[in-house]
Amino acid sequence: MTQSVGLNRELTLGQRKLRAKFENASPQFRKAGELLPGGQIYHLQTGWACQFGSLSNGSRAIVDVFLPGDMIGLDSALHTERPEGMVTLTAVTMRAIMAEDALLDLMAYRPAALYVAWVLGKRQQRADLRLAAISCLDASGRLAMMLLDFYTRLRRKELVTGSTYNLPLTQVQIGNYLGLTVVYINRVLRSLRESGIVNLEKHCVTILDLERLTRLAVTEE
Amino acid sequence: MTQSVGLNRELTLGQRKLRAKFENASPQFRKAGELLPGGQIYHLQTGWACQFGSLSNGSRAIVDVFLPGDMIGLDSALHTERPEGMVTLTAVTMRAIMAEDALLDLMAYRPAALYVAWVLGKRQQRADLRLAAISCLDASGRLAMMLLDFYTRLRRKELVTGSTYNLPLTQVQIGNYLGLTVVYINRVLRSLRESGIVNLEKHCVTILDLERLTRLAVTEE
DNA sequence: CGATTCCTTGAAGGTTGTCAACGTTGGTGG
DNA sequence: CCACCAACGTTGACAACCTTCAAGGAATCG
Repeated sequence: MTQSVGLNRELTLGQRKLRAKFENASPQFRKAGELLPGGQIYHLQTGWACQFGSLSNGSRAIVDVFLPGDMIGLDSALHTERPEGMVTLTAVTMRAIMAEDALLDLMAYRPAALYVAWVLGKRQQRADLRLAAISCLDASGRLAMMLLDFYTRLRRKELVTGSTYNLPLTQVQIGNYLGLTVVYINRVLRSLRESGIVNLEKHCVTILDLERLTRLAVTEE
Repeated sequence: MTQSVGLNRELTLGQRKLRAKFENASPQFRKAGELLPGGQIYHLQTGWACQFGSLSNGSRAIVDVFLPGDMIGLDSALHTERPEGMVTLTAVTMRAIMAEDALLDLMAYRPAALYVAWVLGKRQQRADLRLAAISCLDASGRLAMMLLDFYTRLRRKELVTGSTYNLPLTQVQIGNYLGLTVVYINRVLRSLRESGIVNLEKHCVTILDLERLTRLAVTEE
């Protein structure tokens, strides 16, 4: 079940097409904590953002985290009903295009349509993995998985080379992301630090023992 | 931000196109608990199925549940890497088409491409909602949310009219779906029954107090 | 009717949440 | 420069939620 070369070629063509649409938009700057208006597709160029799902209750969870280079808002474009919000986590620079216009144009070109579906599927994969993790793993496992996820994604984008990277989330936000409370996040972080597995302070993650961290993310023993 | 009529028209056109592709496939029958081969797109016509995400650990969680009428496997079509599996929960009848061939054909037709994106987004919405629920709600809240979700989806498909429906999941499977253990699922079910909110026995759900159930699903008080 | 799977219940213990307080940091204005 | 303020981080004690272990009952199927 290997991906055909023809498909891969079309995907890169589609990616190029989508990127080209963003070239025409002027870059925007936003401060940390700003809510991004719906109905638009964003290309995040610098900084982090997230999507949160809110219960009718009012309490909200962080449902996904976006890194520099990510495309955001493709999925909300066709579903105007639920007003799930996107928020910047840091100061960001990004470009925006109108979702519906862009989609109508993109979807007329098969490589772009395939690429859009690919991006949607990618986000779905992250959601599935996190659902499985939250269901199966305890606090330290989830934390390990999150730290590893960001680490590998940043490396793939070549934004990190060493074993240390910058994590702009506050501990409250980490809690909202993992379904845990701040207090407990803090305790687990301390235990991870004291075990010499990973260190997080001043928004700076240092992986001390990659092997043990990986083992944690997959349910310790 | 209302959805334009033109878009809606295209979506129904796309849906028709996709349905048409399935008409040419002969119906298949499978027993409960069978694993569905990847690389294909399925149209579930009768019975329930699910998708599970497995950790390298071996433990697996149920990540999404599919009801009669649902399209399955669209997202895994473009991502051959992670072999996440789909499994039937009951005996089913369904039609299958080859994922890659079908996608290459569908994506060349804009309405179909839009519809595919819409289906992908719909599944993503469910995942987001469940992530938020698992993060924010306790056991009874999650259970209430699940029971309500199936209830409303079945009603929308007009597979249920009264306040009672058939739930084929075993309690073990409900646990895997909600990230809880069987034992506790059982206790919470008993408490819900004794409170006169909802009754589940012999795979038959009876909603006794819809209002309180809804309030639970949204964090009690 | 045996055998398997599923459901059900009790008791004990661990993981996580809640409450409350204090330390730390960074920014703002006097 | 210092004082203040607000947001974030840190820690302890205790309670609640949920899991684990263990066992027995009910249902389904050969």
